[in-house]
Formats: sequence, structure tokens, C-alpha cells
Amino acid sequence: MAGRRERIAIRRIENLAARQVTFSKRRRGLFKKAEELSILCDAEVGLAVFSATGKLFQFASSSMNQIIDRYNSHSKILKKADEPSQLDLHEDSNCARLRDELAEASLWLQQMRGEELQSLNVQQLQALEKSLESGLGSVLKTKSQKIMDQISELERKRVQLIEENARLKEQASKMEMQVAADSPVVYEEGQSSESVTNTSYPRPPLDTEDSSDTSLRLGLPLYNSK
Amino acid sequence: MAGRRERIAIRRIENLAARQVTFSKRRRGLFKKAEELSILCDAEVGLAVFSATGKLFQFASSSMNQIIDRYNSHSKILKKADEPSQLDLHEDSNCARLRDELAEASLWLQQMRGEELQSLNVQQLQALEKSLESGLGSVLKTKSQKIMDQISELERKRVQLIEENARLKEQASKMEMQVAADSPVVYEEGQSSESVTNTSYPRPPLDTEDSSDTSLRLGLPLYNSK
DNA sequence: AACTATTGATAATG
DNA sequence: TCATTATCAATAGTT
Repeated sequence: MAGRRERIAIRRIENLAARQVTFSKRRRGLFKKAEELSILCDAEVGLAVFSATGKLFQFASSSMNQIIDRYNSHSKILKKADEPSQLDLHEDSNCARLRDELAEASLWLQQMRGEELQSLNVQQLQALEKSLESGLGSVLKTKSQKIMDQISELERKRVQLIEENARLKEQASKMEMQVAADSPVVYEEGQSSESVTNTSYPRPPLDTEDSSDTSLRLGLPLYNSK
Repeated sequence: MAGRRERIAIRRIENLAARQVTFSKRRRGLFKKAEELSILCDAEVGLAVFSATGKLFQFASSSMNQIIDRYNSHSKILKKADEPSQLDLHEDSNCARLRDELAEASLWLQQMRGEELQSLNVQQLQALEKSLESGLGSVLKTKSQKIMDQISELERKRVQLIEENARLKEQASKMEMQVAADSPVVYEEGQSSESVTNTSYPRPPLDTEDSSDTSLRLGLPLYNSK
């Protein structure tokens, strides 16, 4: 069953993986449309897309530099001529800024893990505590949500399997009747029907999907893991 | 009955009117898709379209100039037809590595703050929860230790001040005696001595350092702030 | 412009 | 990432 699709709201997709997948698909679609427009209608089209991770994707019906030049002459907001040194400086500072941000992020991570706390005053510790408690709350909420989802899914599959078993049981008894009609030999019925109607069967014979996931996750404690 | 539509080849539309109509329709669609991509996927998108008649249409998720700047810094890295010297390559990869690390650290920080949790499975959430609890424990421990230190320090200062006051009191009484010896006028002693020996004085008269810090921190709840 | 029959794009799923 | 497909969205041709 693929494509049980609903229209989605045009808001930032919160789920990271889904956002990346959608980005990939829609980006391709957008570039295709851009190219088609330029060809069909004899237009000059320039398109630049930076992913959230900073990667650049571009399309230009002619060349991007030409389009930028044309854009600049149109917008009449001509900045000073680009100096290569300016770009270099920009790059360097960009790199330095990255380094600084990384250092800051690393320190934050350490402190959230409970390290390097001596340099913080009580107010800062208080704020950190609040942040950790809030994050912990979200994690617990998400975790229990996921676990509940899994339980629901398992329950759904269980019901499916019960129905399947009921069908199989009926089939089996029909076949037995046929066999009985063909030959005088009669098998005892109890043995085979027991395994079919048993609702706590140890290995669902038809369930192959998700088995690794669910088996790993269900042994976890729910809330009071402290 | 409208729309007896066939798929059209992606070639320049020869008929001028049809070309203009298609340009209008497809341009709107393209800009809509560009905006949706930028919102849904948190991407920075810049799109410029020049019609065959030279008219400019543009979309930018931020500002076109910002996007052009960003494009220039990116393309400068990728171009460099001159000499992609090892130093440059090293710089680029270094920068890219920094960016990757920063992205990873940022994601971790987000997740510790309780965001972007949907892409984690229950095991990962469990690990995150443990880490948060551990960090929270360290923070609480450090905070209470700091508060205790401050209390000790305050107590020490209080004792110092009591001693100082005792000395001053003695000095004062000596001076009074001298004054009494010089003149028959006698002041009542009780008023001044009360404020000196009172152990719950509201404003330590000589303590000027640290006063802003300590006054802020002592009002905080200690452990069960939840 | 407005209206649809169709094609095209894509969200959810495997 | 790739493949599939049910749905939704865009749009070609017509009014």
C-alpha cells in the first residue's frame, strides 16, 4: 500500500528525515519545472537552492553569473565591485565563525552532560537545569508516544493474525472433512486446532516486517526509570 | 468540456500568445513551488526569471542579495580553475568538516533540548534520557555545592563583621569614656549597641563586594524546583 | 479569466 | 536511496 497521501500544510517539516526526503524530491521537481519554463517560454531562468545543511544546488538556463549580472542591472542596487580579497576575507571569517560556533556548541554539549560546570554561576546553572528538565520532559513524552504507537501497531497485527488463523482453521477443518470423506481414516482434531486458536502463539508465522524493531523496543521501562 | 489535453513536448512554444499564457501559468507554479520548498525544508531559495520580453520576476526566501552573496562564496570554492593548490583543498575540506561537526553538534543540542526527536527510535531516546538525567544530576550537585559555598562564605563574613563590630564597640566605649572625662554630658548606650550585636542585621554596613551576586542567588529553590 | 480533463508531482509506504 | 502507487496539484486546451 503506497501513497496514502494527504495534502500537507506548508509549514516547516519537523521530522528531520522526512524533511530531507521531501527536500530531495521537491528540489528535483522544482529544477525540472525551472528548466521546462526556460525552454518552453524562451525565458532566462536562474535558480539557487541552499539546503539546511548548507549545500548548494543550482540551475541556470544560461550561466549563473550572467543571470546575476542581469539581475544586478535590473535591480539597480549595484553594490561596490566585488573584490576578491573581500570574498577571501568573507571565507576566512566564515571558517573562523564556524570554528567558534563549534567550540561553543561543544561546550554547551559538555555542560548539558554535566561537565565543565565549575565556570558557571548559580543563575546559569539554574537555567541549564531548567533546560535539561524541559528536554527530559520532551524526550519522555516522545518515547512514550513511540512506545504507544508500537503497542497499537502490534495490537493491530495481532488482530489481523487472529483473523487469519480463524480463516486457516476453517480451511483446515474443511480439508479434514474432505479427507474424511475420501478415506475412512479419522484424525484427532484437537491437536491441530489448538495451535490455531491459541491467541498467545509464540511466533506469528506470517509477520516478517518490523520484527527486529519491535522485539528490541518492548523490553524498555516506561517512565520511572530513575 | 475543457482540457482535452495532450502532453506537450518540452520545446520552445512557437505561438506567441500561447507562449505568453504558458509563461504566466508556469511561472506562477514555479514560484509557488520555490516558496513551498523553502518553507517546508528550511532551505534558502533564490529564483530569478526573465521573460522573453525582458521583464524580471524574482523570488527569494531571504533576500536576493544575500543569496547572491552566498552563491558567490560557494561557487568560489568550487571554481578555482587556476590552481586548486593543496592548501586550498585542505582549507575547503577543513571547512566542510567543521560544518559537518557543527551540524552534528547542533542536532545533538536540539535533541537534548527536546527538539527533532521524531527521527530517534526508542533505544536512542532511552540513551538520551539517561544522558539528560545524568547531566541534570551533575548540574544539581554543582549548583547546591556552589550555594553551600556561598552560604559558608557569607557566614564567614558575618563572623568577621561581628568581630569587627565588637572591636568598634569597644573603641566607641573607650572614646565615650574619654569624652565623658572631658565633658559631663553622657549619652545613652543602649541604642547604639543593639544594632551592633544583633545577629540578623538586614544590611551589613561594610560588605560591598559580591553583594549583587549573593542577593540574586540565595532566593533560588534548592532541589525540588519542579 | 474560468473551467476541467489530463498529465505531472509527490507523500506515504515498502 | 530507490521503487511503487494513491492522491493531490498543476496545467493544456477549451469556453
